Amino acid sequence: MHSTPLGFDERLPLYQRLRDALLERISAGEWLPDQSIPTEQELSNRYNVAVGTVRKAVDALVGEGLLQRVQGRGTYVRRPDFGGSLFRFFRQVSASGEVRVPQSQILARSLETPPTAARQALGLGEEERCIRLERLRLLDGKPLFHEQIWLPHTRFAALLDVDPEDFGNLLYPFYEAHCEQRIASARETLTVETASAEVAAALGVDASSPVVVIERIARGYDRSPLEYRLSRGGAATFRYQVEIS
Amino acid sequence: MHSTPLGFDERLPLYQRLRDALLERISAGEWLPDQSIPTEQELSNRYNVAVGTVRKAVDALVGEGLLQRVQGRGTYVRRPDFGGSLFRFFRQVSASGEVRVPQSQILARSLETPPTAARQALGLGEEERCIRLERLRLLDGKPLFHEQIWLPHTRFAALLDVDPEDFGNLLYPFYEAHCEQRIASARETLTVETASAEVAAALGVDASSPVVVIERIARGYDRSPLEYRLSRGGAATFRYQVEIS
DNA sequence: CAGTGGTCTAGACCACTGT
DNA sequence: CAGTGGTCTAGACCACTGC
Repeated sequence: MHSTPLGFDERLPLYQRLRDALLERISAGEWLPDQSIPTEQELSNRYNVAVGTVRKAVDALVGEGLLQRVQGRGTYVRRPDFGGSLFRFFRQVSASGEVRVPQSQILARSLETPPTAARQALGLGEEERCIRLERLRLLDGKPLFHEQIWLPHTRFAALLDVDPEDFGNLLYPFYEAHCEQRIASARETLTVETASAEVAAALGVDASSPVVVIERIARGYDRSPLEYRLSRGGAATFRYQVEIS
Repeated sequence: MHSTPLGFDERLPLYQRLRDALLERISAGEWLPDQSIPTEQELSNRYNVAVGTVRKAVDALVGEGLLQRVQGRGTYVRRPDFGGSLFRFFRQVSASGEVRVPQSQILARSLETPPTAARQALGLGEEERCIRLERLRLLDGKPLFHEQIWLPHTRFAALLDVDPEDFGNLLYPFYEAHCEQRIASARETLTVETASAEVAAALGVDASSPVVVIERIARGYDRSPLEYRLSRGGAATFRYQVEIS
């Protein structure tokens, strides 16, 4: 039975180094989303640490939302759900309160030089090009928000071969299926502006009425930026809540 | 040496019941903010559980932000800082990035029947009255946001005896000093509206320009609502960021 | 130096899942 | 039933704090 040494910084506690080692293997795609990782017992043997230490390392990753324990079955790589996303807070006026995925309508797709904000967010060079998507998201036929999306051409070239009609309502499973790019986390930034004529028309609101802008930078498991997205929706339907302490 | 029994629900794990017991003592004011709680050893003896179990209970409360460990010194009741509050995201255009507390200016104070939203948020009866404060918060003399605050008269009567000039920039230490009411947590809800004439004048923005409204319900350690607050600031200076995964 | 929390181990028993 | 994670215990040693 081999025992894999935990390299990294010797000064860090064991469970931290183990956590890093596990994260490494998730990032590398060795364990894919929805798959189970080895038993605590196995990991304990493999890395030659006590089960309690394995538990603490796994606890850390569970806390970070990367793993998920299931009593009696095992520990799984969690497929990130973006339920906490700011998008969720556009009031989808359904009285029932159930979560409904809005429909998508691709308005445009092109290969072009990205604007500076997108280029910097994605960490691209001056010369690199992006696939740009423009889409409208609707609920019950009514426009909810308007999106512009930039993706590095190098990673997402395969998207150019797909008929825009065939893009699903959810893009991330789509990226995974066609481009083997898996989104693990994101940062969203909320601001407010007044609607431009174009956006007002797309959303069906008055020109120069307030609009909520959500800028999203989505990253892979190795934290490299994969997608830059700008979404705009009518401010009247937006309501966001936080707990603080 | 006595051992205090952990009542509560027998079905819950020990560390959960211990966590509840500790929370009880914090809520009751037995251990005040910035004070240290007993040693893990002491708690282990007192409640007749292993130190590891005490650690897990304390870990839970640390995770909830109620306790704070200090290596080599002890574990302390944390004074909640509202650094995560939405207020923080009104861009205080200081290039340096340091946190600056805006100045406060009390515009009005009165004893009155609260509006329905405030009454319901505070869980008051139809007949109960509130102390209402209106204040302006400024940075470098420029208005940042406008606030209306409702406090149950029964708990905060002492505030009526204080000269409005003597209200500090921070209200919560003030509540604690004069009314023995300690704020432990809060819920904030963000919406966007267009400025009324009054608000526009107070903030120095154009009438009907977009305004961010933050509604806050602040609670004590026993989670009973203590304060209802409505704050409004110009949307142009607002920028909020979240991490999701 | 004594006392605190931080790390790590080892092992017992329980509760739940799937077969 | 065997196998998984969940709880709980007991004790060793370390790192940091304050006197």
